[in-house]
Amino acid sequence: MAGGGGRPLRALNVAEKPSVAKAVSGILSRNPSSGGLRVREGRSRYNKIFEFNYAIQNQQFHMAFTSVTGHLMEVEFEDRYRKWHSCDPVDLYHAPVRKHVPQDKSDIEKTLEEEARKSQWLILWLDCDREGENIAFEVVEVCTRANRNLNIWRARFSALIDREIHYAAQHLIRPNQLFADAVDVRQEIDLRIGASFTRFQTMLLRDAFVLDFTTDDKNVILSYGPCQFPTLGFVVERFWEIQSHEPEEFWTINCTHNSEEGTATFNWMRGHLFDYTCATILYEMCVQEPTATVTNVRQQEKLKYPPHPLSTIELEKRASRYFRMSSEQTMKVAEDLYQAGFISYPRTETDSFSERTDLHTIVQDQQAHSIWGSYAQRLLDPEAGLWRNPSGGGHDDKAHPPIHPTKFSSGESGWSQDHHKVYELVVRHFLACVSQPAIGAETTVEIDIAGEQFAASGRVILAKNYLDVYRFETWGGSVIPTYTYGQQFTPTTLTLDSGVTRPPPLLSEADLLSCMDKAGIGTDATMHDHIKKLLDRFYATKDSSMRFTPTKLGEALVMGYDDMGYELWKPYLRAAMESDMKAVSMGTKRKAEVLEACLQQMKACFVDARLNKGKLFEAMAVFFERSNRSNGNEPAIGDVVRRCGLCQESDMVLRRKPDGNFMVGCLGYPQCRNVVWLPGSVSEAAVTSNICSTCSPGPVYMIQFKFRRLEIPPNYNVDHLGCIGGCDNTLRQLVEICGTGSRNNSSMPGRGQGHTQSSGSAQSNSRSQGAWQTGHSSTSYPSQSSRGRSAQTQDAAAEDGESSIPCASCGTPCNLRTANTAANRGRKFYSCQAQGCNFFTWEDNANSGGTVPRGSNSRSASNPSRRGGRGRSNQSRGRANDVAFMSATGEPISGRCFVCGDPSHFANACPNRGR
DNA sequence: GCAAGGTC
Repeated sequence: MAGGGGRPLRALNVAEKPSVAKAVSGILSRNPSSGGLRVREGRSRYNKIFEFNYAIQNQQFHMAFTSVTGHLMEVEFEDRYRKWHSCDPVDLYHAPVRKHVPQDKSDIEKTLEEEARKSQWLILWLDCDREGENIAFEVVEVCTRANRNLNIWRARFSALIDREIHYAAQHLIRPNQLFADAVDVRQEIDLRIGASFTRFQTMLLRDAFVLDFTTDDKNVILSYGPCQFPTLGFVVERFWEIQSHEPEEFWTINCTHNSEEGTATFNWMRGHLFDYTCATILYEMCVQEPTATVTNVRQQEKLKYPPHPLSTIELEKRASRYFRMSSEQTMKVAEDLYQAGFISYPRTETDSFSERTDLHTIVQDQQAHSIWGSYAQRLLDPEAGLWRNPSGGGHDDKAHPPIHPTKFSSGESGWSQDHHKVYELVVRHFLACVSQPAIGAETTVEIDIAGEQFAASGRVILAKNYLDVYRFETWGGSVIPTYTYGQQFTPTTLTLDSGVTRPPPLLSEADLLSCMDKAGIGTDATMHDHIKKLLDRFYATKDSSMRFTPTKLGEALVMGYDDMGYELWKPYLRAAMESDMKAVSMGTKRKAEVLEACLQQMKACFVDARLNKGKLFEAMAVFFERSNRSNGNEPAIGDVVRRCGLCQESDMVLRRKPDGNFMVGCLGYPQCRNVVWLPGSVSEAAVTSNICSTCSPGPVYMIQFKFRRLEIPPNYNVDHLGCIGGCDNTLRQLVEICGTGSRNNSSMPGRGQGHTQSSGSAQSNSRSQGAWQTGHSSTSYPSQSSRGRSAQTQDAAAEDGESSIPCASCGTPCNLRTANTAANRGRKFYSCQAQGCNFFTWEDNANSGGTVPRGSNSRSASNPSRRGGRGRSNQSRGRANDVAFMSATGEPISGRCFVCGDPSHFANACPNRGR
């Protein structure tokens, strides 16, 4: 293939990481005309330079192949904005930023410059995703600074496979500026939002409260980030859901039957009822006519499929579930194994193997293992029939294959327990996903007792297949006796049992990863970082079962923003940014346009949040004692009025002195002693986002004042939006009239301890309300399972089935039946036959047309507003579902107690109620 | 001292 083409040119090739530089060089140099692969050191000890000869489209090249280590550059504010007290955090929305190579990457930069000077071509082998494209342009910037005449090309490849790499080298394209632009947008927005909110909330709250979770509360950082905060939001939201759960009693009928073959447990196909009386009526009917008739026997073959090939998130989730290993630790160990060559690249979204991957060879490598080696041998034996080409999960990052073993090991001497575990998981997972599914025979038996349906099922595993090697998964099964259609028997036990709805569990690490994945928070390579950040920042804790609870601090911050009405703790902001980035990368939106729009929105949000900082204070006060530090000399950043005209370096901020008086002083104190005194009659003052139109140099933010009525002349207003820039005559006159001196009574109401606490607890209460009203799911998890439910209708009841009405809840026919309880013996009722529908009404009510479904009997996981409706209309009567039946207008039309028939009370208060 | 994204 090495044709003519004249004198060889020199090409500098750059990969995103050393391993790719090595792998691609290895592939491209694997022919006699390459002159062999030479390696030499670069200036960075990690990033070697590989050299060989190669022909591209018949042009001979001398290739120098080196690498970077991820991003070469960082985006950062200009120096004068770097110090926290150097500016008002709101300035960070327009402060100049620059992209530069940080100190620890300067050796890589030097290598690139030196190599670029010697080269005619630059070929970019960065990962083929948006971040990779952005890194490509960072490399271009460094290289073209050294050599303006470079001919710049991009190699597009999705796997480190010979054919793919050669194809990429022969079909070079130009780098895609739009992809890189999208990342520039994200970087800048992340930095500006993160830095502004972090500085704002840290400086606002850190010194105002006694943060009792650390001994070093002066240095604690209350960070905000567009990924870490929604992650915290998931944790807090689940916590609130648990807190607001009200346990509710329900009732279910259980039936067992012992025979010579064993015991069968039949579950009620209605699942459970929340109405004790209804359950009792149905139960008593069963007891009076307990003969069970087998109505259906179903035998089915069921398959349990092996998992898809392993992506990063799945690895993290499974290691957490199987080994209780944190996602951070899993990634650390996986990185070690990758570096040592035992597993493939561990940061991948891909969960299907390319057709070109030689899966058999990977299995062959594992044949020697003392434990799973024999399974690997069976897999390769065509007669065993165990092999199955893996089914993919539909994700492909176009850069890396799923995680799989790349080298056999029976365990290395330097490995920790965690290394053994992660390697074993990767190997077993791989072997599982090229295996046949497990096969089971499932038997379901349905019976009828007095018109009520019950079902029992059993499973026998016929072939374990992949379960033989994937020891982390089980497929529970039990054997039930044989039954035949029409068979009749008397149950061994028939019981009416109670249960209580339970709240959902706290979020596990695997749950949290799923939430983040679904909402697009973070990437496969960073999700574990965001989770760890919650722990590092004291926002959440993780218990021994890997479940997350928000700390007081985490809950307070989310509560504060939520009370402001912002969804900054929700994933929507990130989702919107992600969609904007996509638009930039597709060219449908321009970089500058998206940046400006997003920053403008976020700035408005920031300014508004600062005005509403009282909400954050109140939320914090629910959980923490106020400290007296904030009343001292610590400046309250966030109250910047203008830049100091005296020192020209720092900002003038609104402050309240210990004596209760307000002043506007320079943050440069004590070097700069510039100060503007305010009238002594000020009772409240807050900097607004309004800018004075006359005073210069601007901006000069106006201050909203409140004066004490008795201390100012009657012709002055108590409320005044004023400016300290010199234009405000009212303010000047009031200083003259009232002076700036201290007053005897400097204590004032408002943020006092008592007030804060009471409003705090109100906050706390309104929290659960708010959570429900904004439509959070209110899933209740019954403590008993409700298996066997489906939408199909049952056969007509054995008795009274001649009459039916359509169900007012679901439309299915409700058959007429007869009650057998002491109080209602002989009374007819309609009961919905649809499984899962609990509609029930007396015949006389139905005939009068005045029935509605019973309130909470028909409640389900998709009914989030139940709490809002509860307790208001039925406050005086207790549980809503005990209020007999109501007309369409909500009026009770039957005031009788179900249990004893007494009209003076309802069933929940019945003295005869009980079991 | 701040973000999130690469990677060592």
